[in-house]
Amino acid sequence: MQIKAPRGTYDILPEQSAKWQWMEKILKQTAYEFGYREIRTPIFEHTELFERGVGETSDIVSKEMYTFKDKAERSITLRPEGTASCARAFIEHGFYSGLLPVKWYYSGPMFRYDRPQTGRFRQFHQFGVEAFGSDNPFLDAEVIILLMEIVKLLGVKEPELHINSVGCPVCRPMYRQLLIEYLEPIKTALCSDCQLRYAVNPLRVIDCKNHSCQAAIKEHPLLSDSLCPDCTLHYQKVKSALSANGIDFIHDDNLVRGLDYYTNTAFEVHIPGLGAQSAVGGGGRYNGLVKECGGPDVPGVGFALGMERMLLAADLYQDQQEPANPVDVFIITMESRFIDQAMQLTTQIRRAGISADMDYNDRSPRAQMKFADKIKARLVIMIGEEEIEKGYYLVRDMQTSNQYQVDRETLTENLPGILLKNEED
RNA sequence: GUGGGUGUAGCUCAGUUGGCUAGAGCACCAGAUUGUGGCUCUGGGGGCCGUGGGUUCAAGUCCCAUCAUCCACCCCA
Repeated sequence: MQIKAPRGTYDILPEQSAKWQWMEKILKQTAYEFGYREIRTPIFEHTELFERGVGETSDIVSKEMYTFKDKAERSITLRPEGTASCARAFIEHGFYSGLLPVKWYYSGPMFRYDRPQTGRFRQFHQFGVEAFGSDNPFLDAEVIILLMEIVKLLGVKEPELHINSVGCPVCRPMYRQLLIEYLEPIKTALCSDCQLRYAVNPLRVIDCKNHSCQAAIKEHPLLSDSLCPDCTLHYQKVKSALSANGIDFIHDDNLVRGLDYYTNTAFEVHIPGLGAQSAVGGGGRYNGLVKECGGPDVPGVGFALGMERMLLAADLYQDQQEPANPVDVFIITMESRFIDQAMQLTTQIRRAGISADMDYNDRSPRAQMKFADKIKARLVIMIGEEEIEKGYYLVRDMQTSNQYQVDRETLTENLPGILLKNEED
């Protein structure tokens, strides 16, 4: 049987990679402008990092990780997300005793053993930022503004920003208790998943998409009514900072992050029309994470965005110009015995910083022309007996079909000018 | 993990109630055009019909299994 890419993985072919490069450039440049610098962490880590950093009760850890034993029997896991690795690196290199906050961005493949679907893969790519070492609500706002700026620059017209506050270790347990008391009498009306959630992580019952559950809990107590004064103030400052910077948002009581080290701000960006997996990016504040991973009690905030989903979203608003990647110059030989000169000329042009290619399949001049046309070469240079003898090469502009005899000695230095003229046409 | 749809050429797909050597368009290669692309015409190469079993005189077509893929649930990015 033919070997195919494993389930949930795929190839990004050259035709597509131009689009990826376009997106990656915007991502990195925008994060850079916001003061974030790149960090590259390993693609696999000790399994324990994710168990502690993501949370053992989460779906990610309990059923979606690519975990294996290495040859020395260490339990290794292909990273399912990027935040835990950043927290680990932050602690490992002692950044907590240096200049704070530290602001990092990362980009790369993540792995989750999920069932593939529109916008969902087993190897997928995330871009994310993390800011460690400040509890200032304006930093929450900065992270959100950065995400929204990126979404806008990628051409997505109507993103929906949902935000909420999930409280802190002071007020959330109180709310949790309130919720348990509310759910207890009606728990038999909940779906089987929610009955499990009720026992393990009752906050997650709130964002169940099941209609009967939503109906059953319609009157549930709201987290926003139970926030302590500090958390209320923090949330208000985030919201007013967003408004002051022209960011629209929807307060969403049902947006929750159940784990203990998530605190205060939680947010998600949805793109209507993306299919079931409409969340293109999400994040929040995680003041308990660094401590959970074995470091000091340092706050943090960040987001991650799904690059595949982001490209899907950008495709919905296709006023982006398709990035073409033609070759500048194609060298043709009129007889195959001139291939030696063709290669030397190609090398010379490439060394001048101009993209150039030639025929390696011993094609007829006509077939070489066809080839040059198909790869959208802008100029063709022809080498034949007459050219060799008389010391010039024939340069053909493929758009206008004009041909020039250009002296062999000055050809390379004249090419940029000819290409520029070609661009103007 | 659960449910539904789909698997025929590199790609998009046709293929009748089971019946001759499995087709089209696009793409690729060559020629028409002996030193010149796009248009046109002619020819050519390409198929374990996803895989394995079964029913039948006969299976691309029917049945079962399996794998892959798509969509949804779940969850998340």
